[in-house]
Amino acid sequence: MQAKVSGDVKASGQTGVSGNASARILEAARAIATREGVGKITIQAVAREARLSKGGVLYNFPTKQALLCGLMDQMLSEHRKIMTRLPEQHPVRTLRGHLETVLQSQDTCDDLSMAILAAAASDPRLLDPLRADLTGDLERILTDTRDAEAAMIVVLAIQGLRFQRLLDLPDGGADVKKRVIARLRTMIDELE
Amino acid sequence: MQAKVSGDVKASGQTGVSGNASARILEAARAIATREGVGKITIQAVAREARLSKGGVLYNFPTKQALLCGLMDQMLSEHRKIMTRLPEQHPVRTLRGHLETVLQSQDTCDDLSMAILAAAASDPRLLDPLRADLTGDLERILTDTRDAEAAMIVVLAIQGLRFQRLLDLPDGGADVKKRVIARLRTMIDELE
DNA sequence: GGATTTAAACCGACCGGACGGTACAGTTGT
DNA sequence: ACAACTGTACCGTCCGGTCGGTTTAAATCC
Repeated sequence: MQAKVSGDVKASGQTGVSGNASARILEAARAIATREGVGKITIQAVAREARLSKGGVLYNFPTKQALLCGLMDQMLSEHRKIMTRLPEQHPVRTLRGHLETVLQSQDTCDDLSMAILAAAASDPRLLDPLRADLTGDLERILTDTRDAEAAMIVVLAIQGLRFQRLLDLPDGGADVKKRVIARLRTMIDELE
Repeated sequence: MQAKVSGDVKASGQTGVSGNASARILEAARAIATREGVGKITIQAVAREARLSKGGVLYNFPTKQALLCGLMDQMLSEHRKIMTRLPEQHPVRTLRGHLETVLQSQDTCDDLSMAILAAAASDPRLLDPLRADLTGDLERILTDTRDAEAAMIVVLAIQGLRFQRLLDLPDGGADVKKRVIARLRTMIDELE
């Protein structure tokens, strides 16, 4: 009698399988979070935004935690999808993938990073899948290069870029930003 | 009949004036946020944590928004205090100040940055004072140096460091982190 | 091939509880 | 005594979650 999304914290990656309702619900949640703050994500509000009833939302995500978990899943799978789309043999491709992920999310203004805030606000343990992913990526990055400190600084700058965008913090203007991104790219290329 | 903290969004910087109750309340809020997530900051929970009654909390902060605003105020004033404590004539002292602020917050584990998350979760507009401060700092930093891109990357890395610490994301280990911080310091020094 | 069954998808009234906030009666320091 | 402060009972609202019912469409039966 229960539906396609497990709702468990250790759910697997596939969220958009049915293509319609779940995806629309998650999109609605992100829209609300971006517009009014992650604290305003309520089941009723999400239902209204997705043109669904409260029951409809709870059918697809049996609990609110399941919904937030789905949000995190969606973000991580989107992240992985962008990563695998890159040229396979690039030396520090993991690092470049992170940068592209952030840039794409800032181009489309479709802010998946909002999931991080929502998760952190409701239950820090929801960040565990993200931590696991990031640990693996970081390990790969730090062994891919000999200048681990420079690589780490690039990683940190990329994360800073993500949160700066997410919280709408000042970025020094469009031209500076553009040149910073270019510089980050050359820094990545120089890392071997 | 109303008390010492205005609770208005544009409240001034001084939060710890009475030295006891307000500060203890804010500390309690931060403790809860760090332990259970910013979503768990409720007036009752804060009162319990601060060994106070709910009325006592609401006496010091007439609304919850005032409390969150106080949290943000405390963070910003702490930030400014650290900044002014630095050697006045350092060329890029604003940048160095930002780094030291983050490092201090990570040493004392007394995580003022939690205020950012709490504010973003409840009402994005609460971040406005932070945005104002940051805009000024950024302007100063970018005019202090000729290599604006490098300076910006350092700023981003510092912000990344803050959120990495805040969300307990992987940091590559203590030794890497230590070397990264050293490298950031030399990068700042080389900025003129 | 029309009637019946089954199950997925969804609806919306409802419940218990927690939340933010108010009112007011203490209590304490001076 | 008086102001500063604290404790607590309480109110209206909203939230997460349950549950019985409705729709839709495919499967099954005869």
